[in-house]
Amino acid sequence: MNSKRLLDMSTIGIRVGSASKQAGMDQHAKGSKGREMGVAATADSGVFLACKNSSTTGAIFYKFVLDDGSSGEFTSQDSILNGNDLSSGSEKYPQLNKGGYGGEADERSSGRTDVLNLSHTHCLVPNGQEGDKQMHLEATTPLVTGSCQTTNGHQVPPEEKYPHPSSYIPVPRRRKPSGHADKEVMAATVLTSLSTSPLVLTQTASAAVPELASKGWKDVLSASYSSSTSGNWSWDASDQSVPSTPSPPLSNDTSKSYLLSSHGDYAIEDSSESTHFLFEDPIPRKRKNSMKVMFKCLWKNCEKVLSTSSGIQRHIRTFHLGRNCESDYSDGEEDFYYSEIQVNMDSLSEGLSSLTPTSPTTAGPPPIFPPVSPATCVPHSEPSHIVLRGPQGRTPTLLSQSAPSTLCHIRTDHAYQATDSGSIPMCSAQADGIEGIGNSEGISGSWQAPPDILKGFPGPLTQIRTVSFGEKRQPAPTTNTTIVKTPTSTAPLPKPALGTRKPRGEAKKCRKVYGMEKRDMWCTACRWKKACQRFTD
DNA sequence: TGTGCCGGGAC
DNA sequence: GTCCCGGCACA
Repeated sequence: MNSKRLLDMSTIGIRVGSASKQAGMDQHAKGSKGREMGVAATADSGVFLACKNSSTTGAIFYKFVLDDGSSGEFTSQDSILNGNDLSSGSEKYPQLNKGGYGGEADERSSGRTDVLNLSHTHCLVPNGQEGDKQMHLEATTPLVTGSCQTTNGHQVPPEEKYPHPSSYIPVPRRRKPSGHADKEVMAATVLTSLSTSPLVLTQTASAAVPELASKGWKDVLSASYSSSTSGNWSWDASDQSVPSTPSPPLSNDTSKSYLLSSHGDYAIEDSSESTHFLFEDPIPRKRKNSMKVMFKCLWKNCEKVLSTSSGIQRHIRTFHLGRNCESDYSDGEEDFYYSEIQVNMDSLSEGLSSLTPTSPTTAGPPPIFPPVSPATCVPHSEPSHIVLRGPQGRTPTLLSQSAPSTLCHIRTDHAYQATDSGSIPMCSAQADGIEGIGNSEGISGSWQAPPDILKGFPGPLTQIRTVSFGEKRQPAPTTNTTIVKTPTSTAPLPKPALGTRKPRGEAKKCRKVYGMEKRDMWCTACRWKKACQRFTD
């Protein structure tokens, strides 16, 4: 009972422990006006329940089927609420406010309909079956009551019938419930267990949530997120509170285990989705302390940067010393031809992510930044730099063939540079052979860092910008040819790069065109002292 | 010195 | 996100 959540659902079927029926029902029935949907309990076995709200009557209808096959249904207007004080639930049962269930939700919910005006149907069917994962019911849809046949023989009026699969709960019927009290207990218990079911939460969140209720649900769900140890949290990624403490995908959480064991393929699929979510976070988050030591080749006209010392040594041996790259023999000479540099991987990733259609922070192998062949645009003295070598350092990969166009194509996405078409050469020197960062030694990942970037330290490598051919750029420093291994600790931080600045455009800008007196006529960028968007070069 | 605009702060 | 401005580099 440590996690009580309001759930965004109008129809739910689930098994709950019979042991908790009575308690759950008490809580539900006595203290939950407007909160009928969320009573906590453990999910063991015993009853399936479907609950729906009626948009026409405002009543909540519950249908349940016991393990023994008996079934029944009731509404919030009769059986479930009869004889109960519905207005003081939270006072009577303060525990209902724990875990963001009662209090917080109640503050947002002015009434029952806030919580229950839901429209999507969810029906979990254990034993590997699933009636209908997500069925959508319009708010105006007549009440769904499943078979509509209660154990009391009460036939739901035809207008309330709805032959929806979600109401189908395949449990054998063998025993009748003792009465309304039992029903209420079961219903509350079911709702309780639902609040702890990650699967339900997942389905709830991923389904088409009615606007009225989604916000409240999200809030409550996110508030109680930390109390759950597993689950597939795939709803709105903008909810920043959710990913803060992501749960391990392979938790031993009992409810998860239950779901995994009882839902078969669906559970597996769900698990994979969870993994997908956790490891393919659509929103790349900043990593802390992400400085990475890179190794830069100091050979003249070669500014290759590799992520590993062995890689740079191999590079030097292979391309500069003319030795067999596969040979591990080293006399230490190559140590003089490279230096260590520190690279802010965050900024580098950000910069490069804008150059590639898919974010490098996504899951999968370490990011390999495709090289851009300088030969495709400008002559280059060392075409070998453009080859993305395989683990053996020899075989060019497909990336090396397809990357250049990609890299050049998306280079226009920067906000203030988007309109600056004149400064978007298809291959600038910055694209000079980025071959990979952060990859292991298995792949001889390397990237030819743009001189601007390397000169542009100490700052993070966010200066991956468009540079036009006509831009004045700092000539390659002759110190690069110095055969000196520069320790990182003693290497003086170079001044911010000169020439990284965007070249001043030839066209008149808003200031010149309109003058200071007509500043309101300037483009926004000019007003903000940004690169003019109106008069681009 | 005027201008363009980057980087960063305030909101 | 918008809005503003300090400060730098360039003409």
